[in-house]
Amino acid sequence: MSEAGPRAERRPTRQRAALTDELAGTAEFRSAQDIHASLSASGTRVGLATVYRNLQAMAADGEVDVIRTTEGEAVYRACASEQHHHHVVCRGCGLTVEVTGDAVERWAEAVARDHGFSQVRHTLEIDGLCAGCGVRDPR
Amino acid sequence: MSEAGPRAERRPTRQRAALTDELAGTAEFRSAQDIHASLSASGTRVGLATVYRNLQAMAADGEVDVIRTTEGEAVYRACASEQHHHHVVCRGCGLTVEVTGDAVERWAEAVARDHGFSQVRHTLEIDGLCAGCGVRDPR
DNA sequence: TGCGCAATGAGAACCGTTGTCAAACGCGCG
DNA sequence: CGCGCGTTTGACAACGGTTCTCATTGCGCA
Repeated sequence: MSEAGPRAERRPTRQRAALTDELAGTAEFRSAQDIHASLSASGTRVGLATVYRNLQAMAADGEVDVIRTTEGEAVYRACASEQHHHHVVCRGCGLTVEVTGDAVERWAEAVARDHGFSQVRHTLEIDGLCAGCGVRDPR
Repeated sequence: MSEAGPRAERRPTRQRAALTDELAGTAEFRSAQDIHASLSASGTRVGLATVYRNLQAMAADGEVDVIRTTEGEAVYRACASEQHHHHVVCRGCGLTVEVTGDAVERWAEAVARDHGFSQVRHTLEIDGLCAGCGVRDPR
């Protein structure tokens, strides 16, 4: 499956550093555009294309997590843990919690193999309303 | 969990019927564009916007499954089963198998609640190489 | 300090998807 | 059986996120 791959030595640049800092500053998933806007706002001029490029590269190297919102937009976040994990995201405020679940990992693997699949991967995202949001928005 | 909603009576039309037939004809996930092209090819003239609209409506009513490819494109497929389920998709040929896993459902629910979340939903997709594809493409 | 090449930036290009709005059509009614 | 109304359609413009292009910048190394 070739992921979390060869940390091809990327040349350190001011832009990449700024991006890393920005990501380190928040715990929530953010879109590339959002991150770019945030950087610009704080006076750090970085091209949008650069943000996308770096984000992709970092994601490929496993430095950041990427998930797709239901609308198809990609959102990124610095990994809190190196190991494989999943997220529980609040639909109301974006609060994110990382969770691991060996049971699930094994289950997915087993189910896939039962059907003759190999090189198994999986994506699992859980979302709901966090304690705070759940009270008011019974959407 | 508030999905598979109110089958608001939709007016039967030639286009919708064609779309349903087309979906019934294949077992794999296909993009709206692909389906549209296929219909056009078989002489059935249907507007692209109509395909999108109906696909969305059907998805909202739980008549079809929708998942996002890693590239962010939405792909649809007629549900084989009415109940909640997940998919194991072959990265090589697109072969899809539906699976259910109560254990996982419960796990996701439990984990989310442990963190104070309510109104929990989840998405879980598994992919790998099916028996046929796994042999040759060790990619 | 000078070079070579990766990285960057600005903007155009892409592409899937959604919105617009007039025309077409299904349906219930008279 | 024809009519009118409201839904659905279709062609196409508009959108929004992401990627590409290509000239310019600036690391890293000799």
